[in-house]
Amino acid sequence: MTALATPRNSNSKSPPEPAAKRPRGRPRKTQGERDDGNRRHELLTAAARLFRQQGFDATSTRDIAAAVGMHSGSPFYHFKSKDALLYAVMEEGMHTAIARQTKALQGDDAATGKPGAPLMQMRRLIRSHFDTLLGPGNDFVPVMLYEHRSLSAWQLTSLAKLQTEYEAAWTPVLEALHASGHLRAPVKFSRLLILGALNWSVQWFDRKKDASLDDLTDAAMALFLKEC
Amino acid sequence: MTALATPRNSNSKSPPEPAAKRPRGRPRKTQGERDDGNRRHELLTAAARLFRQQGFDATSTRDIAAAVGMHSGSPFYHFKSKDALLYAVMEEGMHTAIARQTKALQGDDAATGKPGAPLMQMRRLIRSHFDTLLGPGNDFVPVMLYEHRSLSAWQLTSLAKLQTEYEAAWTPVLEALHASGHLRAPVKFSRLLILGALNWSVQWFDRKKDASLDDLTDAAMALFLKEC
DNA sequence: CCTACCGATCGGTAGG
DNA sequence: CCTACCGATCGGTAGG
Repeated sequence: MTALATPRNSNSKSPPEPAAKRPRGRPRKTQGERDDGNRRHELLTAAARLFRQQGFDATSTRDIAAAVGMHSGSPFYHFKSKDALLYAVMEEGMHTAIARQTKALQGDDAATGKPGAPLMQMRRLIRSHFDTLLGPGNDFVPVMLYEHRSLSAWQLTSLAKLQTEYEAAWTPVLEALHASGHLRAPVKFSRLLILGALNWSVQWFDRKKDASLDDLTDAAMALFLKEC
Repeated sequence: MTALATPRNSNSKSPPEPAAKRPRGRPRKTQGERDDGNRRHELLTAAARLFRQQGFDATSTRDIAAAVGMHSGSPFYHFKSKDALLYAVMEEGMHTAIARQTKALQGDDAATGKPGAPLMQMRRLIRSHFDTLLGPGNDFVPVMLYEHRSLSAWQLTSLAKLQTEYEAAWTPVLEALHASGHLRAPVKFSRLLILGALNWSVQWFDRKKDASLDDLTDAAMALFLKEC
Protein backbone atom coordinates (compact mmCIF):
# COMPACT_ATOMS: atom_id res chain seq x y z
CA MET A 1 0.00 0.00 0.00
CA THR A 2 0.90 3.61 -0.28
CA ALA A 3 2.68 2.70 -3.41
CA LEU A 4 3.33 6.38 -3.78
CA ALA A 5 5.28 6.96 -0.60
CA THR A 6 2.96 9.93 -0.47
CA PRO A 7 4.88 12.80 -1.91
CA ARG A 8 1.51 14.46 -1.71
CA ASN A 9 1.80 18.11 -1.05
CA SER A 10 -1.19 18.75 1.07
CA ASN A 11 -3.87 16.19 1.61
CA SER A 12 -4.24 12.64 2.86
CA LYS A 13 -5.93 9.87 0.96
CA SER A 14 -8.14 10.64 -1.93
CA PRO A 15 -11.49 8.95 -1.78
CA PRO A 16 -12.04 6.49 -4.62
CA GLU A 17 -15.05 8.37 -5.72
CA PRO A 18 -15.59 8.92 -9.42
CA ALA A 19 -16.93 12.16 -10.80
CA ALA A 20 -18.55 14.24 -8.09
CA LYS A 21 -15.35 14.71 -6.16
CA ARG A 22 -11.85 15.81 -6.96
CA PRO A 23 -8.84 14.21 -5.34
CA ARG A 24 -7.91 17.40 -3.57
CA GLY A 25 -5.31 20.06 -3.78
CA ARG A 26 -5.77 23.24 -5.71
CA PRO A 27 -9.28 24.65 -5.60
CA ARG A 28 -11.29 24.59 -8.76
CA LYS A 29 -11.65 27.88 -10.48
CA THR A 30 -15.23 27.46 -11.56
CA GLN A 31 -17.73 24.98 -10.33
CA GLY A 32 -19.86 23.73 -13.14
CA GLU A 33 -17.28 24.25 -15.84
CA ARG A 34 -15.80 21.43 -17.79
CA ASP A 35 -12.31 21.42 -16.38
CA ASP A 36 -10.61 18.60 -18.21
CA GLY A 37 -8.54 21.14 -20.04
CA ASN A 38 -7.60 22.75 -16.78
CA ARG A 39 -6.24 19.54 -15.35
CA ARG A 40 -4.32 18.96 -18.50
CA HIS A 41 -2.90 22.44 -18.33
CA GLU A 42 -1.96 22.02 -14.72
CA LEU A 43 0.13 19.09 -15.80
CA LEU A 44 1.74 21.20 -18.50
CA THR A 45 2.61 23.99 -16.11
CA ALA A 46 4.03 21.66 -13.47
CA ALA A 47 5.99 19.74 -16.06
CA ALA A 48 7.47 22.93 -17.48
CA ARG A 49 8.61 24.04 -14.06
CA LEU A 50 10.11 20.69 -13.15
CA PHE A 51 11.74 20.18 -16.52
CA ARG A 52 13.36 23.55 -16.21
CA GLN A 53 14.54 23.03 -12.67
CA GLN A 54 15.74 19.44 -12.87
CA GLY A 55 15.92 18.61 -16.54
CA PHE A 56 13.72 16.30 -18.56
CA ASP A 57 15.52 13.06 -17.82
CA ALA A 58 15.85 13.81 -14.15
CA THR A 59 12.13 14.49 -13.79
CA SER A 60 9.93 11.43 -13.48
CA THR A 61 6.32 11.30 -14.52
CA ARG A 62 5.68 10.49 -10.87
CA ASP A 63 7.20 13.83 -9.90
CA ILE A 64 4.85 15.60 -12.25
CA ALA A 65 1.83 13.65 -11.09
CA ALA A 66 2.63 14.40 -7.46
CA ALA A 67 3.06 18.10 -8.21
CA VAL A 68 -0.57 18.35 -9.28
CA GLY A 69 -1.93 15.84 -6.78
CA MET A 70 -2.40 12.94 -9.14
CA HIS A 71 -1.34 9.33 -8.80
CA SER A 72 1.54 7.90 -10.70
CA GLY A 73 -0.30 6.53 -13.69
CA SER A 74 -2.70 9.38 -14.20
CA PRO A 75 -0.64 11.71 -16.36
CA PHE A 76 -0.88 9.05 -19.05
CA TYR A 77 -4.59 9.64 -19.20
CA HIS A 78 -3.85 13.15 -20.47
CA PHE A 79 -0.66 12.50 -22.44
CA LYS A 80 0.18 9.30 -24.19
CA SER A 81 3.84 9.45 -23.24
CA LYS A 82 6.39 11.50 -21.34
CA ASP A 83 7.76 12.62 -24.70
CA ALA A 84 4.37 13.92 -25.75
CA LEU A 85 4.21 15.93 -22.55
CA LEU A 86 7.59 17.48 -23.26
CA TYR A 87 6.56 18.31 -26.78
CA ALA A 88 3.34 19.90 -25.59
CA VAL A 89 5.30 22.10 -23.20
CA MET A 90 7.57 23.29 -25.98
CA GLU A 91 4.77 23.85 -28.44
CA GLU A 92 2.81 25.95 -26.01
CA GLY A 93 5.96 27.87 -25.22
CA MET A 94 6.55 28.72 -28.85
CA HIS A 95 2.96 29.71 -29.49
CA THR A 96 3.01 32.02 -26.51
CA ALA A 97 6.33 33.48 -27.55
CA ILE A 98 5.19 34.12 -31.10
CA ALA A 99 2.01 35.77 -29.88
CA ARG A 100 3.93 37.97 -27.47
CA GLN A 101 6.40 38.97 -30.13
CA THR A 102 3.70 39.76 -32.67
CA LYS A 103 1.90 41.93 -30.17
CA ALA A 104 5.10 43.74 -29.25
CA LEU A 105 5.78 44.63 -32.87
CA GLN A 106 2.24 45.69 -33.64
CA GLY A 107 2.64 48.73 -31.45
CA ASP A 108 5.12 49.97 -34.00
CA ASP A 109 2.86 49.82 -37.00
CA ALA A 110 2.45 53.57 -37.14
CA ALA A 111 6.18 54.12 -36.84
CA THR A 112 7.17 51.75 -39.59
CA GLY A 113 9.02 53.58 -42.28
CA LYS A 114 10.15 56.38 -40.05
CA PRO A 115 13.88 56.79 -39.53
CA GLY A 116 14.07 55.45 -36.00
CA ALA A 117 11.62 52.61 -36.52
CA PRO A 118 14.06 49.70 -36.85
CA LEU A 119 15.81 50.69 -33.64
CA MET A 120 12.52 50.76 -31.79
CA GLN A 121 11.46 47.47 -33.30
CA MET A 122 14.75 45.92 -32.30
CA ARG A 123 14.29 47.09 -28.78
CA ARG A 124 10.82 45.57 -28.60
CA LEU A 125 12.04 42.30 -30.03
CA ILE A 126 14.76 42.05 -27.43
CA ARG A 127 12.50 43.09 -24.58
CA SER A 128 9.83 40.63 -25.65
CA HIS A 129 12.42 37.86 -25.87
CA PHE A 130 13.67 38.55 -22.36
CA ASP A 131 10.11 38.45 -21.15
CA THR A 132 9.61 35.07 -22.76
CA LEU A 133 12.77 33.71 -21.16
CA LEU A 134 12.88 35.41 -17.78
CA GLY A 135 9.34 36.47 -16.99
CA PRO A 136 7.72 34.95 -13.90
CA GLY A 137 6.32 31.52 -14.63
CA ASN A 138 7.63 31.51 -18.17
CA ASP A 139 9.30 28.11 -18.04
CA PHE A 140 8.07 26.78 -21.36
CA VAL A 141 10.54 28.32 -23.76
CA PRO A 142 13.59 27.76 -21.53
CA VAL A 143 12.61 24.10 -21.50
CA MET A 144 12.50 24.16 -25.26
CA LEU A 145 15.91 25.75 -25.51
CA TYR A 146 17.65 23.34 -23.22
CA GLU A 147 15.83 20.05 -23.63
CA HIS A 148 15.20 19.67 -27.35
CA ARG A 149 17.80 16.91 -27.40
CA SER A 150 15.16 14.63 -25.90
CA LEU A 151 12.75 15.05 -28.79
CA SER A 152 12.12 12.64 -31.61
CA ALA A 153 12.96 13.54 -35.19
CA TRP A 154 9.49 14.55 -36.27
CA GLN A 155 8.95 16.53 -33.10
CA LEU A 156 12.15 18.43 -33.81
CA THR A 157 11.02 19.11 -37.36
CA SER A 158 7.68 20.37 -36.19
CA LEU A 159 9.21 22.67 -33.60
CA ALA A 160 11.80 23.93 -36.06
CA LYS A 161 8.97 25.44 -38.07
CA LEU A 162 7.78 27.43 -35.09
CA GLN A 163 11.31 28.55 -34.37
CA THR A 164 11.75 29.64 -37.96
CA GLU A 165 8.54 31.59 -37.73
CA TYR A 166 9.71 33.22 -34.54
CA GLU A 167 13.12 34.18 -35.87
CA ALA A 168 11.71 35.39 -39.18
CA ALA A 169 10.50 38.54 -37.47
CA TRP A 170 14.08 39.47 -36.63
CA THR A 171 15.55 39.32 -40.11
CA PRO A 172 13.95 42.41 -41.69
CA VAL A 173 14.73 44.46 -38.62
CA LEU A 174 18.34 43.36 -38.66
CA GLU A 175 18.59 44.05 -42.37
CA ALA A 176 17.29 47.56 -41.90
CA LEU A 177 19.77 48.14 -39.10
CA HIS A 178 22.56 46.78 -41.24
CA ALA A 179 21.60 49.06 -44.10
CA SER A 180 21.53 52.10 -41.83
CA GLY A 181 24.92 51.28 -40.38
CA HIS A 182 23.72 50.43 -36.88
CA LEU A 183 24.78 46.85 -37.37
CA ARG A 184 28.15 45.99 -38.84
CA ALA A 185 28.26 42.19 -38.70
CA PRO A 186 26.53 40.04 -41.35
CA VAL A 187 22.83 39.70 -40.70
CA LYS A 188 22.79 35.92 -40.44
CA PHE A 189 25.61 35.73 -37.92
CA SER A 190 24.17 38.71 -36.09
CA ARG A 191 20.86 36.97 -35.62
CA LEU A 192 22.48 33.80 -34.34
CA LEU A 193 24.91 35.55 -32.02
CA ILE A 194 22.34 37.99 -30.66
CA LEU A 195 19.74 35.35 -29.96
CA GLY A 196 22.47 33.27 -28.35
CA ALA A 197 23.44 36.12 -26.06
CA LEU A 198 19.82 36.56 -25.04
CA ASN A 199 19.13 32.86 -24.65
CA TRP A 200 22.13 32.41 -22.41
CA SER A 201 20.66 34.87 -19.92
CA VAL A 202 18.56 31.98 -18.68
CA GLN A 203 21.76 30.62 -17.17
CA TRP A 204 22.77 33.64 -15.13
CA PHE A 205 20.00 36.20 -14.79
CA ASP A 206 18.50 36.43 -11.34
CA ARG A 207 15.38 38.50 -11.06
CA LYS A 208 16.04 39.04 -7.40
CA LYS A 209 19.57 40.32 -7.61
CA ASP A 210 20.23 41.60 -11.09
CA ALA A 211 18.79 44.58 -12.79
CA SER A 212 15.40 44.83 -14.41
CA LEU A 213 14.57 43.43 -17.80
CA ASP A 214 14.56 46.98 -19.11
CA ASP A 215 18.12 47.53 -17.91
CA LEU A 216 19.10 44.27 -19.49
CA THR A 217 17.50 45.35 -22.73
CA ASP A 218 19.39 48.64 -22.61
CA ALA A 219 22.65 46.77 -22.19
CA ALA A 220 21.91 44.48 -25.11
CA MET A 221 21.01 47.38 -27.37
CA ALA A 222 24.20 49.20 -26.42
CA LEU A 223 26.29 46.09 -26.98
CA PHE A 224 24.96 45.11 -30.39
CA LEU A 225 24.15 48.38 -32.10
CA LYS A 226 26.25 51.30 -33.25
CA GLU A 227 25.21 54.86 -32.62
CA CYS A 228 25.65 56.42 -36.03
CA MET B 1 50.19 29.76 -12.56
CA THR B 2 48.12 26.93 -13.64
CA ALA B 3 50.29 23.89 -14.07
CA LEU B 4 47.28 22.07 -15.31
CA ALA B 5 48.10 21.04 -18.79
CA THR B 6 47.74 17.46 -17.66
CA PRO B 7 44.81 17.19 -15.34
CA ARG B 8 44.86 14.28 -12.95
CA ASN B 9 42.39 14.86 -10.25
CA SER B 10 39.89 12.87 -8.30
CA ASN B 11 40.21 9.27 -7.38
CA SER B 12 43.34 7.78 -8.84
CA LYS B 13 43.87 4.24 -7.75
CA SER B 14 46.80 2.09 -8.58
CA PRO B 15 45.71 -0.80 -10.74
CA PRO B 16 46.91 -4.24 -9.65
CA GLU B 17 48.45 -5.33 -12.88
CA PRO B 18 49.27 -3.79 -16.22
CA ALA B 19 49.02 -5.33 -19.65
CA ALA B 20 48.98 -9.13 -19.83
CA LYS B 21 45.51 -9.28 -21.28
CA ARG B 22 43.20 -6.85 -22.95
CA PRO B 23 39.52 -7.60 -23.48
CA ARG B 24 39.48 -6.44 -27.04
CA GLY B 25 38.40 -3.43 -28.99
CA ARG B 26 40.72 -0.62 -29.91
CA PRO B 27 44.35 -1.60 -30.41
CA ARG B 28 46.93 -0.36 -27.99
CA LYS B 29 49.04 2.52 -29.15
CA THR B 30 52.27 1.35 -27.62
CA GLN B 31 53.07 -2.06 -26.33
CA GLY B 32 55.27 -1.91 -23.28
CA GLU B 33 54.02 1.45 -22.06
CA ARG B 34 52.24 1.86 -18.78
CA ASP B 35 48.76 2.60 -20.01
CA ASP B 36 46.70 2.86 -16.88
CA GLY B 37 46.37 6.56 -17.36
CA ASN B 38 45.54 6.00 -20.98
CA ARG B 39 42.64 3.72 -20.17
CA ARG B 40 41.34 6.22 -17.72
CA HIS B 41 41.67 8.96 -20.24
CA GLU B 42 39.97 6.89 -22.91
CA LEU B 43 37.00 6.71 -20.58
CA LEU B 44 37.08 10.46 -20.13
CA THR B 45 37.18 11.12 -23.85
CA ALA B 46 34.40 8.67 -24.65
CA ALA B 47 32.29 10.01 -21.81
CA ALA B 48 32.74 13.58 -22.99
CA ARG B 49 31.66 12.67 -26.50
CA LEU B 50 28.63 10.70 -25.36
CA PHE B 51 27.60 13.24 -22.76
CA ARG B 52 27.71 15.92 -25.40
CA GLN B 53 25.79 13.91 -27.97
CA GLN B 54 23.12 12.36 -25.78
CA GLY B 55 23.24 14.23 -22.51
CA PHE B 56 24.44 13.02 -19.14
CA ASP B 57 21.25 11.36 -17.99
CA ALA B 58 20.64 9.68 -21.32
CA THR B 59 24.11 8.16 -21.34
CA SER B 60 24.53 5.02 -19.27
CA THR B 61 27.80 3.91 -17.76
CA ARG B 62 27.33 0.83 -19.93
CA ASP B 63 27.39 3.01 -23.03
CA ILE B 64 30.68 4.51 -21.92
CA ALA B 65 32.16 1.15 -21.06
CA ALA B 66 31.18 -0.27 -24.43
CA ALA B 67 32.65 2.72 -26.24
CA VAL B 68 36.11 1.85 -24.94
CA GLY B 69 35.69 -1.93 -25.04
CA MET B 70 35.16 -2.49 -21.36
CA HIS B 71 32.49 -4.46 -19.56
CA SER B 72 29.67 -2.84 -17.71
CA GLY B 73 31.16 -2.66 -14.25
CA SER B 74 34.67 -1.68 -15.22
CA PRO B 75 34.36 2.10 -15.41
CA PHE B 76 33.80 2.01 -11.65
CA TYR B 77 37.32 0.74 -11.25
CA HIS B 78 38.55 4.06 -12.63
CA PHE B 79 35.86 6.37 -11.28
CA LYS B 80 33.99 5.88 -8.10
CA SER B 81 30.69 7.06 -9.56
CA LYS B 82 29.09 8.34 -12.72
CA ASP B 83 29.04 11.78 -11.11
CA ALA B 84 32.78 11.67 -10.53
CA LEU B 85 33.25 10.86 -14.20
CA LEU B 86 31.16 13.85 -15.22
CA TYR B 87 33.07 16.10 -12.90
CA ALA B 88 36.40 14.85 -14.23
CA VAL B 89 35.27 15.63 -17.76
CA MET B 90 34.36 19.18 -16.81
CA GLU B 91 37.50 19.75 -14.79
CA GLU B 92 39.72 18.63 -17.62
CA GLY B 93 37.74 20.81 -19.99
CA MET B 94 38.28 23.88 -17.87
CA HIS B 95 41.97 23.23 -17.37
CA THR B 96 42.47 22.84 -21.08
CA ALA B 97 40.44 25.95 -21.80
CA ILE B 98 42.38 28.06 -19.31
CA ALA B 99 45.69 26.83 -20.69
CA ARG B 100 44.60 27.59 -24.25
CA GLN B 101 43.40 31.04 -23.31
CA THR B 102 46.56 31.86 -21.40
CA LYS B 103 48.68 30.81 -24.33
CA ALA B 104 46.56 32.85 -26.74
CA LEU B 105 47.04 35.98 -24.66
CA GLN B 106 50.75 35.51 -24.15
CA GLY B 107 51.37 36.17 -27.82
CA ASP B 108 50.23 39.70 -27.11
CA ASP B 109 52.66 40.45 -24.36
CA ALA B 110 54.78 42.68 -26.56
CA ALA B 111 51.75 44.58 -27.75
CA THR B 112 50.31 45.29 -24.33
CA GLY B 113 50.04 48.98 -23.79
CA LYS B 114 50.00 49.84 -27.44
CA PRO B 115 46.87 51.51 -28.81
CA GLY B 116 45.41 48.53 -30.63
CA ALA B 117 46.33 45.99 -27.99
CA PRO B 118 42.92 45.51 -26.34
CA LEU B 119 41.30 44.91 -29.71
CA MET B 120 43.86 42.27 -30.57
CA GLN B 121 43.52 40.68 -27.15
CA MET B 122 39.77 40.62 -27.52
CA ARG B 123 40.08 38.91 -30.85
CA ARG B 124 42.35 36.25 -29.41
CA LEU B 125 40.04 35.67 -26.47
CA ILE B 126 37.09 35.14 -28.78
CA ARG B 127 39.01 32.95 -31.19
CA SER B 128 40.39 30.84 -28.34
CA HIS B 129 36.91 30.48 -26.90
CA PHE B 130 35.50 29.27 -30.21
CA ASP B 131 38.33 26.79 -30.44
CA THR B 132 37.48 25.47 -26.99
CA LEU B 133 33.83 25.09 -27.91
CA LEU B 134 33.93 24.08 -31.56
CA GLY B 135 37.35 22.60 -32.18
CA PRO B 136 37.48 18.96 -33.31
CA GLY B 137 37.25 16.62 -30.35
CA ASN B 138 36.73 19.45 -27.88
CA ASP B 139 33.70 18.02 -26.16
CA PHE B 140 34.71 18.68 -22.59
CA VAL B 141 33.72 22.31 -22.17
CA PRO B 142 30.41 21.96 -24.06
CA VAL B 143 29.55 19.21 -21.61
CA MET B 144 30.37 21.56 -18.78
CA LEU B 145 28.19 24.30 -20.20
CA TYR B 146 25.13 22.16 -20.72
CA GLU B 147 25.28 19.51 -18.01
CA HIS B 148 26.30 21.32 -14.87
CA ARG B 149 22.80 20.83 -13.54
CA SER B 150 23.76 17.24 -12.78
CA LEU B 151 26.55 18.18 -10.41
CA SER B 152 26.50 18.16 -6.64
CA ALA B 153 26.83 21.37 -4.65
CA TRP B 154 30.51 21.05 -3.85
CA GLN B 155 31.32 20.06 -7.41
CA LEU B 156 29.56 23.18 -8.62
CA THR B 157 31.49 25.30 -6.18
CA SER B 158 34.77 23.82 -7.27
CA LEU B 159 34.03 24.33 -10.94
CA ALA B 160 32.81 27.86 -10.32
CA LYS B 161 36.32 28.75 -9.24
CA LEU B 162 37.74 27.58 -12.53
CA GLN B 163 35.06 29.47 -14.41
CA THR B 164 35.85 32.62 -12.47
CA GLU B 165 39.52 32.18 -13.29
CA TYR B 166 38.65 31.75 -16.94
CA GLU B 167 36.40 34.78 -17.13
CA ALA B 168 38.78 36.94 -15.14
CA ALA B 169 40.96 37.27 -18.22
CA TRP B 170 38.15 38.99 -20.07
CA THR B 171 37.43 41.77 -17.61
CA PRO B 172 40.55 43.95 -18.06
CA VAL B 173 40.26 43.66 -21.82
CA LEU B 174 36.61 44.69 -21.74
CA GLU B 175 37.40 47.56 -19.41
CA ALA B 176 40.07 48.85 -21.75
CA LEU B 177 37.68 48.60 -24.68
CA HIS B 178 35.01 50.40 -22.70
CA ALA B 179 37.42 53.17 -21.81
CA SER B 180 38.49 53.62 -25.42
CA GLY B 181 34.90 53.75 -26.61
CA HIS B 182 34.91 50.48 -28.51
CA LEU B 183 32.42 49.03 -26.08
CA ARG B 184 29.35 50.97 -25.06
CA ALA B 185 27.49 48.57 -22.77
CA PRO B 186 28.46 48.11 -19.10
CA VAL B 187 31.41 45.76 -18.72
CA LYS B 188 29.65 43.22 -16.53
CA PHE B 189 26.64 42.82 -18.81
CA SER B 190 28.94 42.87 -21.82
CA ARG B 191 30.93 39.94 -20.49
CA LEU B 192 27.82 37.92 -19.74
CA LEU B 193 26.10 38.68 -23.03
CA ILE B 194 29.22 38.16 -25.13
CA LEU B 195 30.12 34.86 -23.54
CA GLY B 196 26.51 33.82 -23.96
CA ALA B 197 26.57 34.62 -27.65
CA LEU B 198 29.73 32.56 -28.04
CA ASN B 199 28.55 29.69 -25.89
CA TRP B 200 25.34 29.39 -27.83
CA SER B 201 27.29 28.69 -31.01
CA VAL B 202 27.56 25.13 -29.75
CA GLN B 203 23.89 24.82 -30.61
CA TRP B 204 24.05 25.88 -34.24
CA PHE B 205 27.56 26.00 -35.60
CA ASP B 206 28.36 23.27 -38.10
CA ARG B 207 32.00 22.96 -39.06
CA LYS B 208 31.02 21.28 -42.28
CA LYS B 209 28.57 23.85 -43.55
CA ASP B 210 29.21 27.13 -41.85
CA ALA B 211 32.16 29.42 -42.20
CA SER B 212 35.51 29.00 -40.50
CA LEU B 213 36.18 29.88 -36.88
CA ASP B 214 38.07 32.90 -38.14
CA ASP B 215 35.03 34.13 -40.04
CA LEU B 216 32.94 33.56 -36.96
CA THR B 217 35.41 35.53 -34.90
CA ASP B 218 35.27 38.38 -37.39
CA ALA B 219 31.51 38.47 -37.13
CA ALA B 220 31.60 38.53 -33.35
CA MET B 221 34.14 41.35 -33.31
CA ALA B 222 32.04 43.35 -35.74
CA LEU B 223 28.89 42.74 -33.73
CA PHE B 224 30.20 43.65 -30.30
CA LEU B 225 32.75 46.37 -30.93
CA LYS B 226 32.49 49.88 -32.28
CA GLU B 227 34.95 51.19 -34.80
CA CYS B 228 35.99 54.52 -33.34
C1' DC C 1 39.45 -5.14 -15.14
C1' DC C 2 35.70 -9.21 -15.54
C1' DT C 3 31.74 -12.07 -13.61
C1' DA C 4 27.60 -12.18 -11.64
C1' DC C 5 24.49 -9.91 -9.39
C1' DC C 6 21.17 -6.67 -6.61
C1' DG C 7 18.00 -2.99 -5.22
C1' DA C 8 15.82 0.90 -6.93
C1' DT C 9 13.48 3.46 -10.21
C1' DC C 10 11.15 4.39 -14.24
C1' DG C 11 7.78 4.68 -18.27
C1' DG C 12 3.88 2.68 -19.26
C1' DT C 13 -0.50 -0.33 -19.11
C1' DA C 14 -4.99 -3.21 -18.10
C1' DG C 15 -8.97 -2.76 -16.09
C1' DG C 16 -12.15 -0.44 -13.61
C1' DC D 1 -8.47 9.42 -13.04
C1' DC D 2 -7.03 5.42 -9.48
C1' DT D 3 -5.28 0.55 -8.44
C1' DA D 4 -2.06 -2.64 -9.07
C1' DC D 5 1.27 -4.10 -11.62
C1' DC D 6 5.17 -5.36 -15.17
C1' DG D 7 9.41 -5.44 -17.96
C1' DA D 8 13.40 -2.95 -18.70
C1' DT D 9 17.20 -0.37 -17.40
C1' DC D 10 20.35 1.66 -14.48
C1' DG D 11 24.13 2.78 -11.03
C1' DG D 12 26.76 0.34 -8.31
C1' DT D 13 29.14 -3.68 -5.78
C1' DA D 14 31.51 -8.22 -3.99
C1' DG D 15 34.83 -11.04 -5.04
C1' DG D 16 38.20 -12.63 -7.81
